[in-house]
Amino acid sequence: MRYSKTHKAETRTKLIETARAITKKGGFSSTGVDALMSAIGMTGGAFYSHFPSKQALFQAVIEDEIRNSSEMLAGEQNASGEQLEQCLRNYLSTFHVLHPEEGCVLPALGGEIARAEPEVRGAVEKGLRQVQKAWANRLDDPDAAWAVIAQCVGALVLSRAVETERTRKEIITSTRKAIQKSYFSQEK
Amino acid sequence: MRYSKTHKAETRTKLIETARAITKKGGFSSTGVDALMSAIGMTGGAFYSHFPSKQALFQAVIEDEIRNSSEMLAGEQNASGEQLEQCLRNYLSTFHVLHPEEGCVLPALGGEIARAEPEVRGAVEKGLRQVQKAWANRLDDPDAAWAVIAQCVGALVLSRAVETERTRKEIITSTRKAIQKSYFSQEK
DNA sequence: GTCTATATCTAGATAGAC
DNA sequence: GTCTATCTAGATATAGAC
Repeated sequence: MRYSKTHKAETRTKLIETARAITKKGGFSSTGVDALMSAIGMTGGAFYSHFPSKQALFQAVIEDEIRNSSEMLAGEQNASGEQLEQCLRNYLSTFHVLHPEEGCVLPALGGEIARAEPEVRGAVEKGLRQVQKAWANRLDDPDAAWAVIAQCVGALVLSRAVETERTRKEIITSTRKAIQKSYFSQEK
Repeated sequence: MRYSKTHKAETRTKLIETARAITKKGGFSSTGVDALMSAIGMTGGAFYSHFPSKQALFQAVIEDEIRNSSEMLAGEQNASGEQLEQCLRNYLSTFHVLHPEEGCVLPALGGEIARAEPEVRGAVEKGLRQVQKAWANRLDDPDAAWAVIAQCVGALVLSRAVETERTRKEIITSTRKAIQKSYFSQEK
């Protein structure tokens, strides 16, 4: 055979990996198949050996994103809550605001997920529930867990939606402080 | 003249008004000019008598959205904080989650705003600052004001990104409770 | 499995008639 | 100011050569 046994799987993986970054930065619907394929050094026609449609890629991208994020955010939490605080500092950072391609999928593609197929939202729901459950244990409060997740996602959306560097920073800094005050200071 | 003096202004207003609802529901970039014009009973060609480009419409839509929302959310706040609580109940409601076309522009088009021209984000920033300032007065805490705005926007994004009605409701209810507990219960 | 070439469709935008 | 017709460009997706 002209191509190795693992070649197809490798190409598929590389495509998804690259598409994750590109579409978080530029939007999914506004990015063409040709652009995605040429980013991995191939032409548009080859795409359909890997996915039956562009929409199928969207599902694969979101599932990969969610798997990745929820493992990172829900996994390996110790009882001290220190790792959760570190998580929040990373999430609510200027770097994250300025680099959607490396960051969480929800602030970047939340709008497109809302309009996607049920399977896509099912995957998102499953991942979110994992994170919420883990954080509920750390915070000892199921409501607070959802609220903190909402704050994180919302702060990123807001911070990216404003123009000046000053306001960008103000939003994430204030949100970080407010979470600290409400959930990490005196008690617990 | 074949058309009244106010005709053009009326058409423009109707176009923006309709585009606001349609694009919050279906996304801006994924909605065509023809669809927007036929929604007000006209054909695509007439669009360019009102806007030089589709992008110019986006700016007008966002500016209108922001003007509308920030007046509603920042204006007419009395000192008791009761109106703010009513605002939050409306924002964090199942109705709002299920009807993006009538709701806040940020959860719906936040991703597209992040990729838009600086003027668009400038308008968003100005409106957000108005709301933040008003809420900071009510809450007596500038950080808390940003945090509450972030929670509201984030909760809507999350709630619309999941599949089951149960989780949708859980997210907004938990967020509402957490805000109540952190900012409206004992003190103040 | 990937390429080139292409079919098909849709989108944004323009020209000229009314 | 709005219409129809059209240009142009870009998109998704397919066919056949290698």
